[in-house]
Amino acid sequence: MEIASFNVNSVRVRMHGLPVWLKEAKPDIVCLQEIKTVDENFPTQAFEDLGYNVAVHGQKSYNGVAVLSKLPFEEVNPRLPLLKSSDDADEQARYLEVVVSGKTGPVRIASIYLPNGNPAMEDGVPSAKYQYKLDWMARLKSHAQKLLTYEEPLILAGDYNVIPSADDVYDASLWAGDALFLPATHAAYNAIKWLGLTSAYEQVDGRAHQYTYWDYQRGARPKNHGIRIDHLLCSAQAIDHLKSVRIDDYVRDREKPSDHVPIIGVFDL
DNA sequence: ATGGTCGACTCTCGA
Repeated sequence: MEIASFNVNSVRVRMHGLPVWLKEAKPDIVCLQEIKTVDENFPTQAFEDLGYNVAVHGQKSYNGVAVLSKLPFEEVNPRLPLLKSSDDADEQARYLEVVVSGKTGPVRIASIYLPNGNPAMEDGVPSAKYQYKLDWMARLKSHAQKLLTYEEPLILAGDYNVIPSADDVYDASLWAGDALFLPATHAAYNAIKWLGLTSAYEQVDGRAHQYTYWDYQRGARPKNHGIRIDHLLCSAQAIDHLKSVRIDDYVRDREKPSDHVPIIGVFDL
């Protein structure tokens, strides 16, 4: 089973390049982020014509996640649970979890669009946006902890808006105060991983440093000023069946590209 | 020479 994560930065603008890549790469599951549309305007039919089942959790203008799957969905669960019922309802569409049946049983996969959080500071204190990011990461940790008790293959795939280490950015010194690279961001990310999740890309030995995102501005792509922020976090039952992982960065040089590129994990599941 | 991005939607924000 090949499982991909791809932040498309508006699904409707990507409807020339995205189907081309799907036909080339033929992933079984694709977790999309930043679809930037409500469910009713998602191009469901176009993906069904390519052989995919479609699950969408959309939002007007911003955010929005979806999952395309060649296998039928056994479960579709939008939204990350709130930590306390007293918390305000979360209107931001950033989480969509599905279950499909693999060769040896259920495989649980989530499409995640973790908040960016910039600007991190405002008037010398953490901004509301950065606090929302940290709170959201706490919610993700709590939910992941619950999902791990199922002892199933679990892949939390998405745009984490986290640069895990200085090796994952072209110049770490320029990112020191950024919400994607702050110590509190790393702490929250590591707390999720330490529950028992392994990043598929980091599991593979001998990999070259590769990025998954290049800004549209300042010639970032030709200068290779990228960052690695799209990740596949895997339970033991998933990582034990990981065969390979790759980043299809060539799509960044095509017409009308997203600023992100797909990351794909190949699992014997 | 001194600007150089994109997308959704409104005339500005978010990334």
